[in-house]
This record gives sequence, C-alpha cells and structure tokens, in this order.
Amino acid sequence: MRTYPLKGAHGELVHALGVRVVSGEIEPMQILNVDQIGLEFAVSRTVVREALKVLAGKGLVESVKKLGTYATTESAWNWLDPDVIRWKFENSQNYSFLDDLGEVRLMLEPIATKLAASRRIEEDISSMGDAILAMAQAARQESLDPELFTKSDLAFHSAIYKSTKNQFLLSFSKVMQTGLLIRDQLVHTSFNVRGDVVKKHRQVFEAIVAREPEVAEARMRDLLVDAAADAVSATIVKSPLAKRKK
Amino acid sequence: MRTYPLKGAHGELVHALGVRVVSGEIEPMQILNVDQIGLEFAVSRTVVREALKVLAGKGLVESVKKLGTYATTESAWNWLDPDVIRWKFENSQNYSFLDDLGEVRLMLEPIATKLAASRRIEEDISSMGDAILAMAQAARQESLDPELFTKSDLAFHSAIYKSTKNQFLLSFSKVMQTGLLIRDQLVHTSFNVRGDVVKKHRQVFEAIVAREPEVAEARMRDLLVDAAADAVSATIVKSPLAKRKK
DNA sequence: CCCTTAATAAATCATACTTAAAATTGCTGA
DNA sequence: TCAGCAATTTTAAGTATGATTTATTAAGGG
Repeated sequence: MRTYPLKGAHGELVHALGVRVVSGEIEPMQILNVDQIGLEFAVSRTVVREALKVLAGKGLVESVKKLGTYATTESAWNWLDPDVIRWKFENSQNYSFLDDLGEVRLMLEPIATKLAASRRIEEDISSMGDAILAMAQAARQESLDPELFTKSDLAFHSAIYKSTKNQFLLSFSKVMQTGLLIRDQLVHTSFNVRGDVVKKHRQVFEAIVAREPEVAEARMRDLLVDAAADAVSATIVKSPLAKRKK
Repeated sequence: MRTYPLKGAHGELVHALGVRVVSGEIEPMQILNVDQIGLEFAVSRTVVREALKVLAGKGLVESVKKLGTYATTESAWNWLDPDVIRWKFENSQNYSFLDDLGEVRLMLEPIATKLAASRRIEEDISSMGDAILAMAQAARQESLDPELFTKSDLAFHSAIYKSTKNQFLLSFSKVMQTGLLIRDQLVHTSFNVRGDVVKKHRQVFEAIVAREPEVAEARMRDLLVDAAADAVSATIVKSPLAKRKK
C-alpha cells in the first residue's frame, strides 16, 4: 500500500528523499548530489532534479549554483504540508511533534465547532449524520470494527471543519487527519473506546444541528480533553521515548 | 522585485502557472498542455514538467496518463502553503480569504501568546524587545516610517509564535506573515496608527516577560480586535468588492 | 587589494524512447 | 443489425541521456 499519492519512480524518490531530510538522516546544509542519488536509485538526472524541485517547493531543500542542493533546517520546512507530516512519522526518533499537533488542534477545533454551528448548511448536517451513524455502528459491542470507527471519527471531525466554510481550516484538517490517522496506526487503535465517546460526539452534532454555537464549542472542548487523555496513555504505553520537550 | 523565492526560468514558470490556477484563470479540470506552455513561455519541456511537478506537490494540479495534467478544485489546494497564499493575492477578484485568514489568526494568536508567556526563553525576549523598540521608533511622530513599522510589527508577532516552541504554529506564522505583508501593500499602510497600538504591544510584551499567561492572552486578544477593526475599514475603502461570503 | 580567469554545479535545452491508459476499431455471436 | 467484448491504436505522461548555458566561488595575476 502506498500512503503517498505520488506516482511512479518520481513519486517514490520524492518520498524517499523527503523522509531522509525530515528524519534528519540528511542533516541541514548537507549536499544532495544529483548524480549520486541517480546512481543509488537507478533513475535519471531528470527524475532526481524533478524530485528536488518538489522538495524545494515544500521548503525541505534549497539550491544555489556552484554549491549544490542542500537540506535546510527544520524551521524552513513547511510543517503544514500533509506530505511533510507523513514523512516525519515514518522515521522519527521522537514523537513530540504529535503533542504539538494536538496542541494546535485544541486551539482550533472547539472554535471551528462554534463556527460550524452557525454556518453549517444541510449538506454538512447529512455528512456529519452519516459519520455519526457509522461510528455508532462500528462501536457496537457485538461487532467491534476499529478501522471503521477511526474512519468515521475522522470523517465527523472533517465535516465540522468543512462546515466553517474557511479554506484554511479545511486545509488544516487535512494535516490533522494525516497525523491522527498515522498515530492510530502507531498505537494500533488501542480502542478502549469509552462508552460515552459516541454519545459525546452525538451531543456535539445535536448542538450543531440546533445552531447553538456556544454549546457546541463547550461540548467539543470536553470531547477533545478526553481524546487527549486517551492518546497520552496510549503513547506512553507504546513509545516510552515520547517525551514532551520542556 | 521578485516576491517569490524561486529562481530562474523555472521559478517564474511555477509562479505564473500557480497564479493562473489559483486565480481561476485556469479552471478546475482544465488541461495544461506541456508543449503549449513551453511554446508560450519559450522554455523547454523539461522546465515545464518540473514546474508542474512542483504545483502537483502543492495540490494545485494532478496528472493522469493519456488525459494530461489538469487543474484541481480549490478544496484540493494546500492553502497553508505560503506560495499558494501569495499567488492567491496577485490576481484575485475576491479578498474574502483574507477574512478567513484573520479568523484563524484570532483563533490561534491569543492562545499562542499564552503559551509564549510560559515557554519563552531569554532569546525570545530579546527578539521581542528589539521588535518593540523598532516599532516605537517607527511610530515616532517626527519621523513616521510605515515600512519599518510593518516590518517590526510582523517581527514581534513572529517572535511570539516562535516562543511557543511549536513547529506548526511557526509554520502558520509564515503563512500569516505572507498574508499580512501583502495586505499591507494592498491597503498601502493606511497607517492611521492609533496612538495606543505601540503601548498595547508593549503591554503584551511585559506580560510575556513576567510569565503571566492569562494576562498576555487577554491583552493580545484585545490588540487583535483593534487590528481587525482597522483592517476592515481599510479594506472597505480600498476594495469595495471585498465582501464577506454569507 | 582589485581585477581577471578558471572551475564547478545548477539550470536549461533538445531529442529519443518507454509506459500506461483511454478511445477506437473490429470481431463475434445472438 | 447490433450489443458486447477483445485487440489495436493513439495520446500524453514518464524516463533517459548528452550537450549547452549561466552564475558563483575560488584561484591567480597584476
């Protein structure tokens, strides 16, 4: 399974080099030699150069004449690029950036929910309704379906961002989804789904349907605090080195 | 002056095509013919293909064999890419996305300020201090310097994001800066700098220095409300068609 | 110390070849 | 006659390679 959308040799090379840069395997200021890479991956210079241009577009490398193309420092990277996030996950020593992502989520999502409650249209309601139904279905004790649960959970939150009619929030939700999805793969959907998770989602939904911004916001905030607590315990279990940077 | 960081024929082509897609001049699903573009810009196929790959990396185009490379719909674009924002500004009929950006700013920046107040290190303090000094200097009635004012204003807010030690917030601040910078060019720094602007910035700064998260947050929120009010009046004056989508 | 020149690697160009997928054609059988 | 299916053609992306240009650093000479 390809987790990246890019096709062919080019896509694989973008992916491979991207991972090397964000994982720190290729250190900042280290030169990426075109011919050498072409040799290693058995592709032509054309393909290598295209890949480097794409990475440059995401801030991961820079190139100056005479010197060469070199990796940049973290602060130059576009962390809000879904690819960058995905690559970061794949070979990381340190998952503290997950905490960073969660922190931003906690800043945005309750207010996004408030906005959703005042701007949602019928189409948004039906998306959310479908997601909630699927979620309840997946959480049924007789037939637990972790994959469906995760998927519908993400769909619900995504629908909220979409309801805000704010392009930036929608783009952010993609970054978030990428992060959460891979986190779930990492912690293997511990799926200690507390009985009230679905209920709490439904209550958020109902407040949005009823166009009650303040109520929706408060309920979402409550829900996220629970989710964060679950995530922390899961992370500690699976990955003892995941420590918050002071 | 080049407002884009990309160099040479390649960079210019990425820019030109990016603007066309983002502005809607090239509509979703419309095919971008490689040979035709090469002819129009008098560059080789290689350069065109590299440019299209970069755009694909930002979600602006997709390519399938046999069919060609075509523009995608807005929802596929990565709005959190500084280039995308910049291009959006350059040929837009509608500046409502500025309101979207401001909305997200209002969601993030007060809390970022709160975090900054508890996580800032000495280096952050000196960055902010320098920015505040420059700002006060620029706002002096004897020698008004709009450009310096804008620059130091941005530097101050950027230093706050940096103090949070959260990579995502830092990347977001780049997007924000791009937006605010070009907005200021658009409204030509109306510079009706209310006397208390510098003072309010200084008060935020002092709360951060004193490590008073709650106070810092409240003061920043207050400051942003003023800024938003100024921006709205400026936008209405210069651009009557800037209407908020209902 | 400045100016010229050489060296270097990115940037560009041009062209040929390969691959995958869609569209067309053509065959078959009901 | 025509619907359905398979083989063929066509199209444009994708890949490869060698030659050329350009910009910048570094070395060398005045």
